[in-house]
Amino acid sequence: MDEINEAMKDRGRVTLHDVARAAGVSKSTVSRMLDERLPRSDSQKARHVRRVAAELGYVRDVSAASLRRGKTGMIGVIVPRLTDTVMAMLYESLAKAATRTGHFTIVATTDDDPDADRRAADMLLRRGVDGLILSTAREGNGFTKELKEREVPFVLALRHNGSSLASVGDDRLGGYLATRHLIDLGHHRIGILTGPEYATSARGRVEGYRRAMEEAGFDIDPQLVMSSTFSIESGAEAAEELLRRDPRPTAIFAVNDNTAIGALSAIAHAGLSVPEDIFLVGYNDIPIVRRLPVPLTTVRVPFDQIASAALELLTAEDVPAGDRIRVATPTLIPRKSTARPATEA
Amino acid sequence: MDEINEAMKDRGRVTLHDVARAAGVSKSTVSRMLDERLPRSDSQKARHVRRVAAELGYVRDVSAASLRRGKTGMIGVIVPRLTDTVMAMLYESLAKAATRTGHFTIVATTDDDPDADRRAADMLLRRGVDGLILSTAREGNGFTKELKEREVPFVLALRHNGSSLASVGDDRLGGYLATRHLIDLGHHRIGILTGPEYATSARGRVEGYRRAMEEAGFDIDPQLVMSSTFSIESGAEAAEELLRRDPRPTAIFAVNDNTAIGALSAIAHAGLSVPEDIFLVGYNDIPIVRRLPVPLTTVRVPFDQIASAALELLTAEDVPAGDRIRVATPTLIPRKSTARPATEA
DNA sequence: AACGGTTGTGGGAACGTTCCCAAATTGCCG
DNA sequence: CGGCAATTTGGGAACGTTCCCACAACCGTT
Repeated sequence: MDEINEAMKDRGRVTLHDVARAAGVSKSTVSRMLDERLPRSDSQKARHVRRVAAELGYVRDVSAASLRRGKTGMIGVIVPRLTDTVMAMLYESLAKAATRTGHFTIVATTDDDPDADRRAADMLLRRGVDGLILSTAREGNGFTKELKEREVPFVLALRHNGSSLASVGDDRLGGYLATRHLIDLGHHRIGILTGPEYATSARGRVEGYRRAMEEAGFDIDPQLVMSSTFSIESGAEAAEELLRRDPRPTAIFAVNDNTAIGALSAIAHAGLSVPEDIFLVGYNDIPIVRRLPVPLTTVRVPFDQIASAALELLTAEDVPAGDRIRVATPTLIPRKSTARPATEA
Repeated sequence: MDEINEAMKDRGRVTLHDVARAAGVSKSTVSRMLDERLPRSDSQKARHVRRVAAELGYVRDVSAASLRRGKTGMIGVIVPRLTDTVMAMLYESLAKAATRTGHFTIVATTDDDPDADRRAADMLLRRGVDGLILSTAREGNGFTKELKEREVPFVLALRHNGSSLASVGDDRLGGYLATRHLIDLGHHRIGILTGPEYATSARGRVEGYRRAMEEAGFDIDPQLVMSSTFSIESGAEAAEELLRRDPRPTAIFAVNDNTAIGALSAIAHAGLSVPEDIFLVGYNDIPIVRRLPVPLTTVRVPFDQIASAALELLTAEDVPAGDRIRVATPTLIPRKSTARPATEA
């Protein structure tokens, strides 16, 4: 009777102590047997303890463990927004990669407000994250410096700032591949929607464009280089401008799929069509673009790989100076938006 | 010397105890003064303690607080994927709403694997969430029943199962509005891409469609009712089928924007165009659809409102029987995909 | 001035873990 | 088979908070 009440009153909460009693060992021993960080012992007793724990349905109380260990196993991710599919892809990859190392990611968004970076970081830090992965970092607003001073471990993802740990795609190569693809198809009047100046990713892609153009011996008409943000709106506006050039570009490289979708809209409004009148290339290969009425040629970025590398850097003891920026290789995915129109039979 | 070392060795961790000492009160008092759940006192002492805490840069250790309080203030959200913009919008709204009530959301994805529901819930529960918000629940796989048995507080979002707490949009109304809009524009041969059978949201929209058609006195041609999933692919396939009907529908209502985008692709492949040959309506108003070459008419869902209601339900002490399903009202957003082509001047 | 009633305070025991330490057990070698 | 090292074990003190409880201080009323 008493034992039943004893067992009932905690209503489902099985603690280390319960497991210890049931298994006939001390709670220290149970704690050790179930410690996932220690090399897993296969001794008689270890197996027994694990079985008892499983039978009782024991689950470690993370709050208690975190309190004692001084770490939570949580990693904070800061992105501008999740409704940007690129960021959603990055986050999903990070979440997956974190699971593999026994971590868990939590996310905060900043909505492009530069001050929100600090607020988001504070919020995540208050929640006890062991480190941060940032995809918002603008250069030169002192945010990363501040983090360094506070000794918060962090890694940049998809962009870098020259000094912090970072896991990025090879944007220069990607930009080169995209542009080279257009050049190989016979274009030389190639417009570019550059994306925002503050993002190293966008700048790298533009550099790739320049390199490809120079390599092919084409002058770059400054009128064909249109700055933009990463948004659809901005892509539409910038492309509209581009289409007013005379002569008009015969191809456009947008450094982001969203921008490309905006460009698509502007092209349609101008009464032109892709690929008949103009070729178009995007960047990132978000799921939607392969399913547009005219599937979009784009550059695929290995988000899984970038995520894994970011986590490795974050959890590594110390990183050799030469290995502070991990670079993953992108791939060109040719689709109909850069396909020579079939000649009618 | 000793005091300095004393202060240094904890390296930046300011505890309640430190604040108490600095303010000359007990840690119990400090704890009370800083307890955000209690009515905020404006006494002399309370202000003093708060100032001292702020000066010292005290931040509560959530692990310790959670351990003692028995709750973490975290709410788990389960969605199929964040790369589906609808889910990203829902999650962002939930995160925002949670912040307002001092909560914090963490998310897990299931990738449409029905078993992943359980795994995701377990993962979140192990992390100590106080409750769950589910957007994946298929009817009749016992998952919600299981949660109820385990006495886990949870609320469904965007779909319902008839018995659990739920916060949804008025899908029937939305479906009705979309269809009625097409009818008012003179259509009566209206095809529908129904979305998956297991989602009550999709079914509600189809019911709205039926009601509008019946109300207008039109027979529903079963050949024009095409089932699909919520994916772009599936929308393309289903729409392709729909376009083979004879006579062809003059308008299509896709119960999801992604499906509509797929339909757009199929329509283009068939050599037809929107809105000249066929009108098209989507659902959800994800950001991209207003910026497509032909902006898409769609039904806007008040995600913020749905999120707030979901959180209210989750945190409410007990919910009166009549209030277990909160329903938010959607709005039709007419755009060019259902605009009568301008007659040439 | 004495009294019940409110309000505010500090001491200290939890919460469930981890981890230090000392003690006990095992294994190994001569 | 004794003795020393290596391994395994359990006791118990943290980790930083909350919250119960007992007590003090203050209020307005009789």
